[in-house]
Amino acid sequence: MTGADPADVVAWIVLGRAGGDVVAATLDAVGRECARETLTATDAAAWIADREAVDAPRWVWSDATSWYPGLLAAGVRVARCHDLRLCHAILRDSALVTAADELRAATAWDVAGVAAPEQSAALFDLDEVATPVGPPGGLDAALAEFARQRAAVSGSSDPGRLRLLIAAESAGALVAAELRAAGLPWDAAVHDALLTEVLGPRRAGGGQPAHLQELADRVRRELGDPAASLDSQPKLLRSLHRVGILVESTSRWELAEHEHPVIEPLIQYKKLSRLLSANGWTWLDEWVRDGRFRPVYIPGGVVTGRWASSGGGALQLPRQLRTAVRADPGWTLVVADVAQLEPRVLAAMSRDERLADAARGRDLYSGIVESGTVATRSEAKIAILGAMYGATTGESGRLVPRLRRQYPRAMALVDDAARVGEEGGVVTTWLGRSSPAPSSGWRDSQSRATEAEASGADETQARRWARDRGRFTRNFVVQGTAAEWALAWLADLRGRLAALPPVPTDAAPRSGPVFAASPHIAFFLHDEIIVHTPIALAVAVADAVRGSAASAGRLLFGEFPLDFPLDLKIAQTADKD
DNA sequence: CCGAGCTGCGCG
DNA sequence: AAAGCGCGCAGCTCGG
Repeated sequence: MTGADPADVVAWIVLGRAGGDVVAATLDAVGRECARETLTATDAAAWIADREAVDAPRWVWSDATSWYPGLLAAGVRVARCHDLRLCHAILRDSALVTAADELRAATAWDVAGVAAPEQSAALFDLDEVATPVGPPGGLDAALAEFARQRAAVSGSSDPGRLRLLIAAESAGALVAAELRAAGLPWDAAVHDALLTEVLGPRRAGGGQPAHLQELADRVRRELGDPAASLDSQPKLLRSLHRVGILVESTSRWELAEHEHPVIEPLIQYKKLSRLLSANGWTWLDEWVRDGRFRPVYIPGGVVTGRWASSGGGALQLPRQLRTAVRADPGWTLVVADVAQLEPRVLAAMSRDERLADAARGRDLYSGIVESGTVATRSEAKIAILGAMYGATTGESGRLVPRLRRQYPRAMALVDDAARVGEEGGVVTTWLGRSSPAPSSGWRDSQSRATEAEASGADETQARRWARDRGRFTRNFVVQGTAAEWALAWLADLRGRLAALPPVPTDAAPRSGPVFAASPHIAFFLHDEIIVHTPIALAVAVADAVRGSAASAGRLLFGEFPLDFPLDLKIAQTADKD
């Protein structure tokens, strides 16, 4: 291969299903099909592994969710893919795409994220193919959609950014499948011991554990009602009113404002009750198998581009339980999160050099204090969060105007996003993901309010909905761009980890055939990554994690002078200090 | 009996 | 303390 003739370069291999077979079309660098093969389900994995090693193509498939788990189970990892389902959703709505009519017409690709099917040894199992909610699985459908997407990108107002975005989104889809395949190392014994210590021993037959029972008894005593119901909000509210605690809700913050002997045990009861129902023994039995927690991640599951999760509550693991995250023997964890990701992203995308100055090389909130904008770190934090979320009242609302004076560029960016949203417009992230258009109900409300016979109630509702939407679009640009930064971080790190030498070990086969001897990402949560690695590679992994964060910043924001510092530790457990 | 909607709370 | 954004889940209530 000379590399001079684009026909010699394998750029993409598009996969589709036909009955129980896999059909693969090889495309050259200009998108011409130059070969097509049909493979039986049994042969497909080995063929894909071979082409991956020889050509390193970008694999184009309907979605990683339906293709990649089977490959991973068969021991095959791919470096790059193009996830048609996820990219369709981005390009269809992106304001950078100038001609989206054909994409919008291809409604068969408008399918939401679906949970990954259980990994099965039978690769490309027919039952999985029959998934009713998935995107089209045939090769012709994939080729046609891929052509539409390539045309949409090359004809867009900024092909470079969109190419970054769809590559990052697709890499995220690979990572999500790999996260589930490898799992988060979880020590059920540590979890069980923690539950027993906090709640009391597990009761057979579903009875309440002892400590919870004692708290419930104390609460009922203080309420003077041995039959009081603590788990029904309306009933508990009435019980509280009877003893003179005139709360409007039973939420913790409101209860805490009252002085009464029932308050302390009630709040404690709610805390323990929550632990039991959300992450108690039932959760442990259901979600932790063979030393791994394998949640279902849904890339692109949130409108802003953040991931969602389904089942297991992966994105809501209480900090309290992080002590149960334990590396395998001979392995360790590299735990890293980005300090103040969203305000840093805001500084970079608005090119606000003063905010970047406050952030560079230090805690961003302390930097704001040193600039004299506000007096304390906690004020700086409240002000920044208020600016990004659109706070109008309280301490946050009072502090935001000071930021507006000190950081006019950053504030103008979020203020503009809010104004556009209030007016019914669409806003777009740094790389080109656009917010959804307003619903018909929203538009009706706005137009009704401008009519001559509009009632006061019409106007009030329209104004409130407009402001609600403004806060959403205000936050969308920042949260969405932060999600893009995080995807770039993940994607770059994934590549660096794959380049590290495997360490022969018999310690972690539970991580599956691909990752049993190699460092791998084991957890991802918006701005945090946990890598599970053989101890011998921990320092190299830590370097990779830092290096990929720096790369992500450059990839998105070029040479804009801003860093993305990490809080990073190497430890057997993931708990915070 | 099932499902939608509400409340409260975990995470970023 | 919440407030101002984005989520998922458990448990309850209530209507069909």
